[in-house]
This record gives sequence, C-alpha cells and structure tokens, in this order.
Amino acid sequence: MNDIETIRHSLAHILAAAIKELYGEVKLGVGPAIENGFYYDFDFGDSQIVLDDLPKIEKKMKEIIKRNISFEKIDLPKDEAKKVFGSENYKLELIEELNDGEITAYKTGEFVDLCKGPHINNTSEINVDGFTINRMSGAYWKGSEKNKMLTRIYGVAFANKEELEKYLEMMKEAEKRDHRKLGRELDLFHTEEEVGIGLVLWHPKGGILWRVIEDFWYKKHLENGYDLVRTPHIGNRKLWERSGHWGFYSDSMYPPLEVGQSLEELKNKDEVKDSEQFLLKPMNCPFHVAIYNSSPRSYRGLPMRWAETGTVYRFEKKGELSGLTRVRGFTQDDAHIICRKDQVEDELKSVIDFILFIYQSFGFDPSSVNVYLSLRDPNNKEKYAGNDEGWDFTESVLRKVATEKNLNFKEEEGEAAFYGPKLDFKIKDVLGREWQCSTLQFDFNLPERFDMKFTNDKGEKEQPYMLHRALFGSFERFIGLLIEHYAGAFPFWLSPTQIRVIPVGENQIEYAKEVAEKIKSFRLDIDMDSQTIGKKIREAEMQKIPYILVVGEKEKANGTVSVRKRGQQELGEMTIEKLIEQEKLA
RNA sequence: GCCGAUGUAGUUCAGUGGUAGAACAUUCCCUUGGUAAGGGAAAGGUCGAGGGUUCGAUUCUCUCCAUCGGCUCCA
Repeated sequence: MNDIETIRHSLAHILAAAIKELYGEVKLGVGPAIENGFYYDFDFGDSQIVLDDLPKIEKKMKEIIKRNISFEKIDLPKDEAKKVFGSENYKLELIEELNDGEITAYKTGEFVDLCKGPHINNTSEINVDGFTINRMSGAYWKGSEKNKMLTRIYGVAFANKEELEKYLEMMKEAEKRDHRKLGRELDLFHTEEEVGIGLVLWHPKGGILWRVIEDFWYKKHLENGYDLVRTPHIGNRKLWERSGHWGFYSDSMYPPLEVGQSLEELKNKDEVKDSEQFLLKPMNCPFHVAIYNSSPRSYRGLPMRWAETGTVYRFEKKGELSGLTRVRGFTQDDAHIICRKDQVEDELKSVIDFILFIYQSFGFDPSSVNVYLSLRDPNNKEKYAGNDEGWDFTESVLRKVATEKNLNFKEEEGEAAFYGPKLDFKIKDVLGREWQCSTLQFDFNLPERFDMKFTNDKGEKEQPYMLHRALFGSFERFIGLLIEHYAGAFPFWLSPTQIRVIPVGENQIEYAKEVAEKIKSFRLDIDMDSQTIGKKIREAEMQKIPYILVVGEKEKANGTVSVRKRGQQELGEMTIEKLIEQEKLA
C-alpha cells in the first residue's frame, strides 16, 4: 500500500510527462507533493497555457497512467546527469548544487525526471478517479521574484474517488464560512474602491464585535501589568529615518505627506518652501521608544510594558490584499516590553501564557495554532542588526521558554526579522492558508538606533532588551479568522446581537418592549416586521443570533417568553429570570 | 508587482451584435400569524471604466481598474 504522499509525488511526474507529450518544448522546474495534492512548475517559453487547457492535461495523465508503466530509479554520476538533462536548464541548475553520489533520477516510460524519490512502482497503483488537475498560477523559479516566473499547475489527489469527492465537498462547505462572504451576509464590514483598497469600513454589527473584543483586551492587559499608551498616526520623516524604516521599509510605506503648503497651494502646484514630511506609521514602535527616551530610566523601573491598539498603514502590493486578513490599514494590538536581561525569560513566559489565554478565550484549540521559532540565517549574518552575543542569547532563551511552555514549535532558519528572532503563532483560514497572528519578537535595531539606556544598579548606562508583541496580530486579521472559526455563529459574549425578541402579532409589541426593557443590559432588538413568525425566525437564524424570544398571547398572559436557542429547537416557555439562570447569560 | 480567472440591480445569478431579466433584499398595500420563506405592487442597472471595430457594442477587441486563486511579501 502506497503512502498518499508518494502517490501525489508520482502524479507530479506523470503531470510533467503529460505536459511533455502535449507541448514538447517545455522546460521543467520542480514538482513536489503538497498538502492534498501536488504541483509542477513549467517554463512554457513563448507558448501560453490557459485554464481551459487543464482538462486536456488531466485526460492525457489518465491515458499515461493506464499504460501501466513502471517507475525506474537510476543513479547518475554528475556528468552523466548533465547529459541526460542536456537542454533542461532548470534541472541543470539543480544538478550543479547537488553532490556527486546524491544524484538520482526516475524514469517513467520515455519521461525522466531528476528526483530523489520515493515513488510508486507502477502507474497502475494510481486510482485514475482519485485526482484532478484544478488550478494554475505563476510561481517564481526558486521562489525569488528576481527569477523568471514559471507556470505552476496544481492537482489535488487522494487514494480514491470517494476521498477526492469528500475533499472537494469539504472545500465547498469551507467557502460558506469564508469571512468575506459572512462579513457581507452578517453586515459586519465592507471595503470599496472609492474609499481605498485594503481599507476596511466596519458596519455597526462589526463595530460592536470589535468593541467587545477590544474591551476584553484592555481589561486583560490592565490585569496583566501593562500600562496603556497612545500615539499618533503620523510621524515626522526624521523619526522614520532614525528608526531605519525610511531606508529598509520604504516599499511598504505610503509616500510622505508634504507639510510645507496647504492643500490649496498643492492643487495650484505652488512651489514648496520649508517643507517637512510626515509619514503614516507602519508600526508603533518608534513612538513607544520616544516615550521611553523622554526621561532617564532606572533599572528599578523595569520592566515597562506599554500596550496600545495602534492603527498602522502599510502600502501592501495590490495582489497581496485579501479580505480582512491582509489589508492596508489595520490596528495592531501592540505592546512593547522594555526590560533587563535578567527579566527577559520571565517576560517571555508571561507573554506566552497571555497568548495561550487569548486563544483559549476565543475558542481556538492550541493544536489549531501553528508555532514557529524564526531564527537568523546562519550563512548570512551580515544582514542582521545587533551582535552575535545578543542573537545567541535571545534565540536560545526563546527556544528555552517555548520548550518549557510545551509549545509544539517548528524552527525556521532565515525567517527572523532583520532586527531580531521571533516566535510566531499562525492560524489557518478556511482555505487552509496560514496567517500570522500572535508574535513575540526581540528587537536589536531600535534600542541601538535610538540609543535607549537605563542606569543599572552600579550606576552605569546599560541598553535594555526590547520585546515587541501582539496577541491578535491585528484586529482585522484576528476578527477575520474568528468569523471563520465560528462560521459567524459567535458565542453569546461576542455576538453583535445577542437576543432577538419576536412578537407573534402586533398585539404583543407592547409586551415585547416590556421584555426588552427587562434585559436591556444585553445587546438585543425586537423584530416588529408584519411578517409571519416563520419568516422572522428564519431571518434571526440566518443572522446567527444566539437566542430568539418569541412572545405571543400565551407568553403575555403568563409573563414568560418562548425561547429558541440558535441552531436548536425550542427550549420552551420560561420567565426571563429562569432563562438567564438556566443559560448562565451574562 | 507577477501568472491565471472573474466583473450584469444591495446580494446570488440568467441573458443578447439591435441600449436588459429572475429570485432574495428594499419601499408601500393586504395579511396579525405560534418556531427556517403568506400574498400583491412599486422602485432599483450609463451591463467595472475608457478607447477601437461596427450603421449600431453590455455582447467582439485593446488598455486600465477592482475582485478571486496562486507566486513574492506580510500583522
């Protein structure tokens, strides 16, 4: 029995073989198995391929599979390999990087591919109904935008037709909980071109959702020893020059506001005199550093934990924008912790605890959150700020606390920020894409550039350690993922509308108002439409409101309500007091 | 930014080389109802934007814009 991974990888070879048979002059890139399927990169040269070509390719693959040809492994010395792949420039590039002795290829009929395996023995082991070729896109050779863009063809593959169909069905279901779709259906937010792409407009229901989350956030930060700070949306160019953003981050920043003339003068194209430039902040850090540097600091005052829900603006490339998960204006739930070396470990631990607490509070199972320890690229040390000693210490202390906190993390070399190592927490969206949310980062850059100091217990000036951290990452992204996580059916405490009162007929409207008055501490409304009860129930269910209170003549006479809980049948008739007690509403 | 796809009413979608239709939503009227759609009427669209071809373009074509899926990048 073959591993599905192996089948997927073998299918990638068959895809390449099919392309070779269909298009001849194509150059091969690479073709690995991936989650749920496989892909292969091709350079089609001058000829083009479009989406409509995919069925033809799939058909050719099935034809090849039915030939029952075997996968033969071939060991090749380097020179031999270069001969075999004579005109395949991408393959030759890969061969150059391999050591002699490691080079193997697999032969499937006439098709030979550079590959270390493993593979299935024969194409007959593949179920022709278990896969489909469904997508294509561009992809840079070796993942670098400096290289040529190849055409990547994707397939999804499973052991058999049933599993494939189950997967496709699952993806269709997943699309129903897409936050962009639910955002519209539940009237939470929208974006539009006239306002600006990547800039989110939060509707009343989205606004209250945000507010509830934000209130929770403030409360928990105050409980956890943070102080709150508040900083502006724009800052003088000089600040961003000093922080290094002007130099290193300029392609992600909105261009400067010219503040030497009025808008009127600008429109008249008047000459600018004595101009100052201000930039929209892409990060809050330099402002927090400025607060720190505004007065001399003592070791006794550390750690300082300064939190701010700071709205930042980044000029993301158009093709990178996506719903709430990737936008141009977003609010980070930011905090900076400035501390002594001997405090670093405890601070890290408490941030990790805080992060885990947040996930628990919003119903995310820790196993659904992937953790990454992002380290320096050891072969490319010169591109990082700070010194070896600092990096060695911070990388090892991050690893230590992550281990002690039993985080199931993956180490990734070369993924650190230029200014320091970090621990990243990523959540998958409905389409399986990972989005970085919580992050815990060291910064060697700003303390140095802004010459941050404190006086230690020996009376000497010392540079503090600076940690950046965000729990949600950004409100936008986190709420987007939260919408998908709950499929829009938020728990009671988060629901924009918690309770809807539905009078059966117009004779109960007054009573419905009395009921509403009794529970006005909750977020509720009354559906007074002159519609059938069925219609109004349907509407409330589609809006995913947790509790529906139906009041008719009977309830009015008894001083009760008929309760319907979201997604369930009736809970029955009861008094308001009973409902609150039974359902533990607060 | 790059590769591919898509763009018709608020939403989901039909449709056509002779200037557009449905359902739901909206407004009004009738209905006052008992747990997922009661009935009727009205209103709503420079068919993404701008060029080109044509007697005539929403339809064909080009450019641009936006959205979606990837790539790169990222909270």
